Amino acid sequence: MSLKHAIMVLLETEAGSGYDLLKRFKQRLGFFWQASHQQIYQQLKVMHQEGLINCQLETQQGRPDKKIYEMTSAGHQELVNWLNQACKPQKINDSLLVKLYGGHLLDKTVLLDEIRAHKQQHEKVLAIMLDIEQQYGRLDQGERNSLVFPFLTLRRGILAEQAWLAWSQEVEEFLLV
Amino acid sequence: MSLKHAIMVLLETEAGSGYDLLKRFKQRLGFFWQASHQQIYQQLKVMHQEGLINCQLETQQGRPDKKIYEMTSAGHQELVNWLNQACKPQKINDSLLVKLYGGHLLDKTVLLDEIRAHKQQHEKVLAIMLDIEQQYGRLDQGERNSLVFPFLTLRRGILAEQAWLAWSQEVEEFLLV
DNA sequence: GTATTATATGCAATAAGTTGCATAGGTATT
DNA sequence: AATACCTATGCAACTTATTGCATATAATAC
Repeated sequence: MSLKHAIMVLLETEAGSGYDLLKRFKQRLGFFWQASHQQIYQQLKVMHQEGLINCQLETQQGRPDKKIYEMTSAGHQELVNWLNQACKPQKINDSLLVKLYGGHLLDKTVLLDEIRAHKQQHEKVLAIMLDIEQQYGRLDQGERNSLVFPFLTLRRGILAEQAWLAWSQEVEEFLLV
Repeated sequence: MSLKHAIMVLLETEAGSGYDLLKRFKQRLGFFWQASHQQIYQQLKVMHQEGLINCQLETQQGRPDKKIYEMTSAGHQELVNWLNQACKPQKINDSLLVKLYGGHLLDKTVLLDEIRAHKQQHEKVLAIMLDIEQQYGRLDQGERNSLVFPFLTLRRGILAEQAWLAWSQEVEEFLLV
């Protein structure tokens, strides 16, 4: 299981609460790792029991109290071990392609709508990514250096979105003939 | 859940056993839908109970008996309903990118090895796909027409693999500097 | 001869993920 | 004044997927 390790990658640089992690997931790993709040809170509980992370209660006024989690050395060790192991190939389960595979059972216009919605979604995400890439370009050398790895993952996102768009285009053209 | 629907897409054109379906998954949907034999057998059992498919026992000599499943009209209806509904966005959980995000915690050579293995894997898959594309090109018009939808999914595979390769190249070059 | 792959199905236990519900004050918008 | 979103956490039930085991014959490769 790697949700555990994804959490640790995010906790490693800075301690935080479940809610913080939820936001970090959305902002930083959201393009290639998705986790719901229930999943995160459950995992944090388990990881705490396993001694991978520590927990301190932070009481707040006017807001709900926080549980701030931070890595333990055991957690750090486990993370480094995981990072050093080859990761197994990504599991892909893409229902759009299953649907398209059975496209002969469907009205062409329905398919076309679906493909167009799909294309729009990817255009939107690509625009966001390109914007982040621009921001990265405007940083000074030192900042860029500290963000190279996140930047490389962003590049993956951009190339992946562009590939989706190119394909959507092909399919759309085919469906219009 | 869509394993159910993926199975129905494969059963719709031709009845078959769990074992047949396992092979069809590997050959036809394997690039974008992965399912283990346990998953398939369990689902078939459930789908049979739900009346989406019928089952006939085929006794064999020298080989284990088969259970041949075929779509019922209820199953067909359910499949068409599903196909007509917009599918929810694909969930991506890619541990390689999580690892790369935390790349500062790792030795560069370890990362480089991982990226190279990743690249090789995608080169291999791309070669297979390009080969299938060639075969498709050599078919006559009628056959090509009956396979356009599978062909479009193959195109997706090809573009996706090429995107992975372009990215791997970028990352490799970066790691070598 | 031996080892592997292919054929064919399945159970049981565990792990992981989803869905729905629940709480509760603060801030911002209309 | 009402609505919606943000902060912050969690339980419980359910569904889905994984891992490990189990069986048994035939064909093919080395």
